[in-house]
Amino acid sequence: MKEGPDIALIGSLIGDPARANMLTALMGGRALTPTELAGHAGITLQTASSHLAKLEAGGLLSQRKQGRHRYYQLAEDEVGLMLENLMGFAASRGMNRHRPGPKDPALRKARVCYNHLAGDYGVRMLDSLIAAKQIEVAGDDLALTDAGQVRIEALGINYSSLKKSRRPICRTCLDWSERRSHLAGTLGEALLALFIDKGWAKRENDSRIIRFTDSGEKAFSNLFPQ
Amino acid sequence: MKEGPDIALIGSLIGDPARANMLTALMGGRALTPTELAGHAGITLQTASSHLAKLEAGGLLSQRKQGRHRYYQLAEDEVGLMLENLMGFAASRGMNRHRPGPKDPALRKARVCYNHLAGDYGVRMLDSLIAAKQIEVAGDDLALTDAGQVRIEALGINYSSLKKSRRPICRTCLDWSERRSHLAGTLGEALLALFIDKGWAKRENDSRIIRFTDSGEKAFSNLFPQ
DNA sequence: TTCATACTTCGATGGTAATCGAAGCATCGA
DNA sequence: TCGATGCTTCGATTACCATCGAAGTATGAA
Repeated sequence: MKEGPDIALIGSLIGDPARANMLTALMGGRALTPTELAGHAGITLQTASSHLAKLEAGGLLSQRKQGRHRYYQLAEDEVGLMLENLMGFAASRGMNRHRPGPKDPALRKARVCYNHLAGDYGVRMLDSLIAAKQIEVAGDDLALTDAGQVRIEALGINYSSLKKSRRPICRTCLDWSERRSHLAGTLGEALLALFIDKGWAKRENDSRIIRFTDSGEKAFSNLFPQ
Repeated sequence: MKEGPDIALIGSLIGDPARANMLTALMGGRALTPTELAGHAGITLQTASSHLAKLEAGGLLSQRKQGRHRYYQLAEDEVGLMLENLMGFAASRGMNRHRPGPKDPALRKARVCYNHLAGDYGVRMLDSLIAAKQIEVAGDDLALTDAGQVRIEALGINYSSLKKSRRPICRTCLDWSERRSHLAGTLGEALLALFIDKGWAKRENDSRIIRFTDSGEKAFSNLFPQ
């Protein structure tokens, strides 16, 4: 009939509340089992199973079997970015699943976005890297400079292993709480992993919140001055 | 139940094929009447009316009465950007409403995206402005430099009238055919209007395609060298 | 006033899809 | 081999909503 991409397909996948809840849960970056996801969505296992099959067929989720468990996760970085973008739009319209509670400030400060750091801290980190000319901006694309390469190696991140992946190293990702960009891509993922590895930050249970320790706060401020 | 924005609401609005078709038609930037939109969606006027009420209630569309006509259009720039983003995602997954036809090349070359220029020409224009340091990039934000301000005034665009609007002057918008950014915002709108005003380009009937005249092609290449 | 056009509202219908109980299949531990 | 756990498939039910005919409202033209 008409030319162009079909947005109705994706819309209908996201449009069901149960599926939307599962996708939001998976924005935490962890791979989850159908039983866990059913809990998040408030539905039975059977229903969840049928939803997950649809999301997988639609290319939004991927699956891997491990023993008698089945782990679902967002199929690609792009899916997470697309969802984050939708969340940003929804948030700007005041479409919230409930009124902001006490958890909210912590969520705005630092949280996981699929697999990298988001919230105030995520935005500050990217700003600082750009200010230090360790990351360069060109349109929507980001590029690691030579100085940046030296810098992350010094932090203990192996540059060549980042490069191996087909995914981009640096990438912008719009933040729904800050309405600014933060750093995604394999580097964004590696940096968050580093913070947690060093004991600077910790993921809160069953939540997207990231809590920095006192020493972690200091280290972060030193590494990424404002 | 959970914290965060509700994407299911928006998803369900976009998820209905009739509504998706109407939204896609409105991405052409023109305000359209319920009768016209019903035609685009292949439904009766009554059904279209109910869909339009829902889209308006959801904040995606706005409406203005003019005599016995009612004109619907995308409520804000942000709606167009969000839809364009979804289209980009859908296109990358090969979710198309039909196989690419003969119209496609022209659509990829130059088309309207809500109210500004998209496609190959749109991307080239932004790249050229950045290369000439007339637009500056900072994260996802764009800023007009002093040189850029002089430049657009020379083209006959009144800078202060652009500034009056609450909408941003420059803004990136992801292109689903090029997978790169082009220029949105009031300046993007003003530039497209300029091209059409000078007779360099013309909108094709009932389509998002923009056809450049021979002299328009030359003028465009001179203004925005690669 | 009268008729025509543009659109909305109401009401009834039908189809689709979300939901869950029950049964079936696979994996693991003993 | 047996039972337990995790998950899928099947089938039946239910609820929602897109759809359209018919009637109602508003604007404009004659």
